[in-house]
Amino acid sequence: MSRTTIADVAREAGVTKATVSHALSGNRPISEETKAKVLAAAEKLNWAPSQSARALATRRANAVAVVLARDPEVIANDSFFPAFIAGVESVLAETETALLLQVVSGRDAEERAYRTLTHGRADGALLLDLRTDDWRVPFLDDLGLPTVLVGTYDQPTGFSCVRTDDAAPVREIIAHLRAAGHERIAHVSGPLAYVHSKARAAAYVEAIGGDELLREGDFTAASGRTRTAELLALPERPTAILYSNDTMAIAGLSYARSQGLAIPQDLAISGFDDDHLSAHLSPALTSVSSDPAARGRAAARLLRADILGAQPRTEIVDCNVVHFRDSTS
Amino acid sequence: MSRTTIADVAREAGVTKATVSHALSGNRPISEETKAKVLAAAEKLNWAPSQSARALATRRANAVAVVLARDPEVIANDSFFPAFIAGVESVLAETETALLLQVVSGRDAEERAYRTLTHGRADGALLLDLRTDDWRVPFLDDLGLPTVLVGTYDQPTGFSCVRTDDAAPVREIIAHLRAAGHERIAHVSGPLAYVHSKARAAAYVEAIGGDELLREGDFTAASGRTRTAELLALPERPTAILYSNDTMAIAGLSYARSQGLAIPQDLAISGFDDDHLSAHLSPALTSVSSDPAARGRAAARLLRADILGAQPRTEIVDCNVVHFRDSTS
DNA sequence: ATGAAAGCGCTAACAA
DNA sequence: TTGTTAGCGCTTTCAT
Repeated sequence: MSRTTIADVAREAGVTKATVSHALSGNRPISEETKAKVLAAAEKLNWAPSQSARALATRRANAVAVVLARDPEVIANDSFFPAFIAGVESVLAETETALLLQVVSGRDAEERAYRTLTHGRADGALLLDLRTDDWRVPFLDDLGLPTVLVGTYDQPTGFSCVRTDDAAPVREIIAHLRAAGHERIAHVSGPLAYVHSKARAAAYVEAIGGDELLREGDFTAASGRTRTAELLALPERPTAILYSNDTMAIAGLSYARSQGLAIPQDLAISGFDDDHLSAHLSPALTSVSSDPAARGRAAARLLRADILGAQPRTEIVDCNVVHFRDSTS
Repeated sequence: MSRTTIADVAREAGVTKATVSHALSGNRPISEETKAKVLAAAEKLNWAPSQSARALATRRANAVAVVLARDPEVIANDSFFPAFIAGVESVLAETETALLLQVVSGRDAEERAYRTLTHGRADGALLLDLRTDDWRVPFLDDLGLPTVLVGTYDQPTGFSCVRTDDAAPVREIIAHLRAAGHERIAHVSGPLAYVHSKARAAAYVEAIGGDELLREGDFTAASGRTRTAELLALPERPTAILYSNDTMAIAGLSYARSQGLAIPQDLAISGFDDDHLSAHLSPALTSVSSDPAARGRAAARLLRADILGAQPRTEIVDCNVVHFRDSTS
């Protein structure tokens, strides 16, 4: 690898290591002439600074981490994550910051992961899949690791936060369904331990005025099917179901059809997250897109600012758009 | 953060830094007694070795990288990637190796990314989305960065490789369709620059004996729709279409229906990669699952071995399974 | 505007 | 089995 070091470049350019360092970082005035010499030498020797040496000297890893504590199945089900990461990356790339990804299972593993990160691996972290009373929030606060919360967190924290309004699209869909004459509207939520699931469910309950037709799913197709079956077995079955993700919605749609119901005539269905396939189904699925890449970009920018010592801020990325498609009309 | 260093722990335990280091790494015999003292001191001071200092001293970053050169849209479309990463992680976690993710666009950016990685950021890389005559293969060879190729590469290289047999499932689907009486079977491929797309297309051409009904798509829904429209407009339209991913298959299915065709009676359709939604569509989509997590695990293991200096090996992970569902029967 | 030298926190010879 | 001593390759005071 990089067998050539800054010393080689310094020698080649006829200057000292300090000059080479500053010529590249711009941390102090350098004459155009020597700067050119240094750059030429670096180019000639094909040299680039060693990230690990730099990290040690500056006490900065130039890397941030995303720790994912999810079941493998849920990871594969998720259309949010890849696009989110792409957004994060696009911002990190500007400052040559690396993205560390860690998939862990179990609280112990997750704690260990954060501990290791803190010790010279990463300068900050992005926290996804927030839960109510999430232990990670105080834990990371304790560690002193700059962190950005992605998702609406319901308690005061000293962390920066990227929020979206999960309630608005729920209200919008319900209003739409009501206008179309629906009176028994059900909701299959995600795990209520997640703040975003909870926020959507709460918006539903408030709009409907009750939770009689609320069922808790877990974002998997299996739960979409089961909860739908329960709802359809009710004496007075719902005429519309609003799901908290597309996977459950499609599983539900599929089940309803198997029971002889026509979509949307007998049962209107809407999803959430707007999976890339949803617009192409028959009927096309009504869903809510949320521009995960934009949220990724916002989160990365906030984290960068935090690392540089800025005051924590909450940024609202309001990019939820309801796409009304055939499954609700 | 880690304001406490190995020196503090050494003092606390009444030994030297070297002893502390070895007590943790096990790199030389340590008496149980001192080892216990060291561990206790480390625990008490809540100390863990700094990864950046360690990286500098050992010339090993304890990290491997995945560089993704893809359009954002294709990333979001892809059901392979998240599961693959989860598999990679499960193996890396065993050795506390971090995963660096880099999403780049453009060859320049990708070259820069690899250069930076080589300079103390990562010990190795996983190469995805291989293309025929991929410039990255000789480039990485040049850089001397241990690399594992994920996907069937068609040229001899000095790199380890995780292969799958893309041809077998194609043959199996075609045989199945023929047995059901289909004679005009079409194929909508992915970009033929990708080795896996090409391998599938080649298997198709060989089984069919011609490429009259072969169309090149790009894995997006839009291309699935367009290519399908072309095929259905043919004087003698195909009675079955085999797509190289599920996104295109579903877009095609949707289009065919809009033209009044019944699936599978008028047109049989099969996909590839078995998106998590595919089994839940109506009709359920015939597709090929490929256990991305298993491939991720294999790739990570090979890379680890490479980094430790093992001979490059090619491992065949044969996990392609065709799921025949309603869309083909 | 540049040079000299002291670390950053760890590992790894080399000794004992 | 343990201690001593150099580095790893960079950044960053402090001088000049």
